[in-house]
Amino acid sequence: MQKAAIERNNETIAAQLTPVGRETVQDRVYSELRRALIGGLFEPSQVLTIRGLADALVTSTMPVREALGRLITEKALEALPNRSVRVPPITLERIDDLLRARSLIEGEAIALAATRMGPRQIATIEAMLGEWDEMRALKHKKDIDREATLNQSFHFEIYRCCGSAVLIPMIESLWLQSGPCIRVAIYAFSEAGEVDTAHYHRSIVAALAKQDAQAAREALVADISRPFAFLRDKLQSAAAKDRT
Amino acid sequence: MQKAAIERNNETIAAQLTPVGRETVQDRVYSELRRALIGGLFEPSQVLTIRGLADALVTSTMPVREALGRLITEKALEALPNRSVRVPPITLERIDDLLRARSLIEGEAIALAATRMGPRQIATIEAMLGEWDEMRALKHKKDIDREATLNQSFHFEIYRCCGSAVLIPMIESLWLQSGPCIRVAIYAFSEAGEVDTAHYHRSIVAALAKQDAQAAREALVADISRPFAFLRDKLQSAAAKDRT
DNA sequence: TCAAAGCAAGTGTGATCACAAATCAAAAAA
DNA sequence: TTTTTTGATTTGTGATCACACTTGCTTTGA
Repeated sequence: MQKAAIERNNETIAAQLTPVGRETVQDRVYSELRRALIGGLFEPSQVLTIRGLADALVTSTMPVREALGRLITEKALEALPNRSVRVPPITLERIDDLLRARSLIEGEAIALAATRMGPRQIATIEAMLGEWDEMRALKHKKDIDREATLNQSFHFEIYRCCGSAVLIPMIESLWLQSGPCIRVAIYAFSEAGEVDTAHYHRSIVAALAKQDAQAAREALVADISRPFAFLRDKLQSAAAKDRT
Repeated sequence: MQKAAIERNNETIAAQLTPVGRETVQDRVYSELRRALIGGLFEPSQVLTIRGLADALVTSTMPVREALGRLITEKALEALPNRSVRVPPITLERIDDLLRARSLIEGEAIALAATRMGPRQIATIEAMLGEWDEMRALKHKKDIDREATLNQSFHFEIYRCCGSAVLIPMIESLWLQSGPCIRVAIYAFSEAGEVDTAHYHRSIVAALAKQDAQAAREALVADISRPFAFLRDKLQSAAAKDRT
């Protein structure tokens, strides 16, 4: 009966090894497409083909078609009656609709998080704030991708603290849907002399540190409203010019 | 140049024919599984196999696996590390989580709908109320499925009026997730001498008729809270008995 | 010159097969 | 009797093929 010894030995080994995971090809394709979508690598109204993506990702069509199907059900992509799939086009109604939903749900999530975040979590997002400043000090132009990634990490680090396994996937779905839209705005921001984006994040952190749920919610809504409002104006003026 | 004549002839034909549609097998499988899930035909923690479902639905595995993938991404099903898929088990946290999310989002949807529903729409849901009474007067026992369906139609008829293409899919996802849970409660209700379910719906209709968004929201929350609260008590007492 | 028909390339969908991993049951060892 | 091992069956995953539909272009006819 050396079962205990064997068990102990296995545990020792397990402690040294890092899990290799068993991610399927489909999962990798799905993650990659998600990343591309949130990052705004695809343009609104762009049509995607299964074989095209399969070639680009160097796999067969099978994992791609399943990943596309999943993205369609969460409204990150759109199935046309022709059976082809495209990233949803931007419309004024859709912008307002997305902003309202995001304010509602992400606002609730941050309000919940405000009462649950400990000093440990606050420190984490404060560190991200510092990283942000650091990056902007260097003034790299092409760090727009990195900036977007950092922004995403900042928000989801907070949302993860809300303790709701139901809300978080919904928020992810909303980011997926608004990704292609807001990327347009982000680019425009970057060109038009960036307003102090970090300012909004700072007030979010301040509210969370005080455990002030209402203030956190308002600061968050102000933060996410900005690119949507910008995009809205841009679309409206474009429509006005179109009419002339 | 008899183009106009031909055109007119085609229109005449078109008026007589009903569109045949071009629904794929995958779509049918998906709809069928959705129906089963919302209707509570699957039990929580039940494991589903691709080939098993394919046999039951009399198709090949291909449409089933894609439908399952879609249901997993909207959290209606759960992918185990073993790669097998099951309907998510019920836990106390999950019940509270689902109720909170549903109150938040469906509450917002009905508040929006309250300002947008015309007399036409009000009449529609009032008619459903009547249908409900009629059904209960007959006192059929096995009409529990029909009752659930009617309940679903009632709610979504309202939600459709909220004018948000983003909120509605989220609500559908939430119903999908809570379907297997609340079915347990519904059955128990039906046995334990049904409380006046219709009463809650009547107060919803009354609030909507007055365009009172806040009252509508509160009435709705009261309505959907009921089965969740019931299920919560049941689970807690079961856990208490388990401890002894 | 222009519109309709016809053809060819491309695309999504479903079926089937091969393979690896998981599961379960019976047999062997302790 | 209990535990381990072994082997057979089941299951998910990915690849490939066949088919039907769409799309875009060319050709034909008025």
